[in-house]
Amino acid sequence: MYRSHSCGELRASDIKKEVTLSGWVQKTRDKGFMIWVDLRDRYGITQLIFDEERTPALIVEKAKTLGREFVIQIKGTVIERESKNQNIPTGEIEILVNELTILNESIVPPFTIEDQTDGGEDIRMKYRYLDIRRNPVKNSLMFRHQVGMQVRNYLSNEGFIEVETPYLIKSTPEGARDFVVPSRMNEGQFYALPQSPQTFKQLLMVGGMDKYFQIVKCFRDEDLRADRQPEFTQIDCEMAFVEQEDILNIFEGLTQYLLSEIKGVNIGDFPRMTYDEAMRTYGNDKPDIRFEMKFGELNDIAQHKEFNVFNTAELVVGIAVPGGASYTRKEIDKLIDWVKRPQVGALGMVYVKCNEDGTYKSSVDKFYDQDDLAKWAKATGAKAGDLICVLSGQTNKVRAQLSALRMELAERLGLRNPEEFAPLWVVDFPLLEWDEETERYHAMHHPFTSPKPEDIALLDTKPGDVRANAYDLVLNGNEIGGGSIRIHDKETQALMFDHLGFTPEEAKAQFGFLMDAFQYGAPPHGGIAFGFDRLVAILGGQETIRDFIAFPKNNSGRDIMIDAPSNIDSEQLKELNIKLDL
RNA sequence: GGUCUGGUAGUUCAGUUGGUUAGAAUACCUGCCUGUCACGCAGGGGGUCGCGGGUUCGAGUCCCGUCCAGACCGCCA
Repeated sequence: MYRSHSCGELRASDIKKEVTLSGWVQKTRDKGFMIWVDLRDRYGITQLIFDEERTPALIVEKAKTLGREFVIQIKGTVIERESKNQNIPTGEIEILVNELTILNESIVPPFTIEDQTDGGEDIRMKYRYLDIRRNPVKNSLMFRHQVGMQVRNYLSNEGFIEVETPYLIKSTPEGARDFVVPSRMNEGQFYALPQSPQTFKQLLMVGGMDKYFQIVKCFRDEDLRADRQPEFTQIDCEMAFVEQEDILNIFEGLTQYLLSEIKGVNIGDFPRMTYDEAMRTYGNDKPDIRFEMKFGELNDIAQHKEFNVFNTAELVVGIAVPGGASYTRKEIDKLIDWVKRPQVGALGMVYVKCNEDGTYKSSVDKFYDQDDLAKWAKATGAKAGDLICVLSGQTNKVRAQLSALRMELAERLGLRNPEEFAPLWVVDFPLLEWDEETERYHAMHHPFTSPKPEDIALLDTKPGDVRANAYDLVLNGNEIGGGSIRIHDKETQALMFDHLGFTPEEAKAQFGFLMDAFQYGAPPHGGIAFGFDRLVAILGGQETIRDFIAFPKNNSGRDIMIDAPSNIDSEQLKELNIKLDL
């Protein structure tokens, strides 16, 4: 038996018990006359004591050789500490050791295994197995487990069945780049790893599974971000015989349940906002509504003077920065530089200081009088003491730029409190999106999303105006879930493929199996998928999902611990009939 | 594909206008220490300043290239 108790378990009530513990040496404190060793495992830390007077001399000698991260097993007696430590749960007791076995030695670890480690990001990723020994990472992984358990609880209670779908599937040109896997048995052919189990869950609906979910890995060969990994986990759900309203209700319930069970936060009905409203009010389809700073469009009140920058702009729009009137000229100049960075891309910024005495001071006083500026203040909701920041230009670009500024300023002003949760539904997404590069429309969500029936007529005349039965769940400025009511008849699906520029032959080759299935009594259905990593990170109050993934990839999609991806030997390539052209 | 930031001891970082032997903290090693728990005290070892080239009497420092890491833009149906 390696252990009778864990290292986080023993209390004063266990005094005098004979125990066996195993774990890692966190730290030794050698005072000469006695040696203390902090023994650590997943459950906590228990202090061991080796004492010149009470411990056999051989054991004391052995204890002197212990180093950090040695794995040891001890037998001993639980005794009361002479000086207690109120900071840890086991702080009232210690173990007087009478047997010590070194199960495995450790070389000196490259960083300290402590909550506040001295190791930086990349060294911790290289030795991730050591990083996982640290409380912050260990707790994040345990937290992820808890969230997963609660998701399964909720959905299972609601009658959902978890069904696994295949990972080796078929590549399609729509959407993100696929990761592909060569098939040895089918010369020259490739599987693709799923970007999502989309078509399979729809086929499960045709199969009568009614309510499906899966916590499932998905793969997209696109560039990474702090909140984006090439392989990531979704809570993937689909339901038959439902309307949009049914889905919103069930998954609003799931989110409320998680917030309540995990965070102890009770939130009522989630606000709903159309895509149009979100874009107009926040410049963004995933608004962070923990704070105001809503967009005020100024075209009507700013385009009648001699200021050509505004007069020629498609959109003039501003936000009020709380307390911003006190910014110095230098600070405002830095803000202007910030919006002019290539990542934001604004050409300039107009500002108005709303002075405490009710007057306005702007960078465009030459063109606008106090009455004009008062109207701007009203439109942006600026109060005395605020700063109005105004950008202008092409609508989509300006919205993105001002949205970036809004988020940056909110961050600086401390308005993005990670312990506050403000979810909302964004609904009525456009069905199609114009792609400049390929000069054609592509599906904003995916090609299986159903158009709103009343908008179908617009497909031929104004495709960009057709709204979809599509919705996103947004939490604190992050898209954590998205879904739609799907198309469930062959004709509409064929119509969609046609509008997406597929020939009937291409549609048949790529999605024939789905169109075929639709001919056999496909029920009306729809679903949603949550980004599980992202959801866990946000509930855990973090921006980056890496801490919640046991073995994440780095910025370049590499696993620097196992050094992947890597070359494969020529025999493997030959077997797969693959020639590299490098 | 692009923009920005960084790369100096095991680790995290400092390093002035280009100027003597590149520092601190921590980790590590040795010794001491009768209740430690971020123990303390004394001592010690530890550097291809990412790599390559250039400017210069002289480069950690300036210039060019390159590699790596991170954040972001593009991309992510």
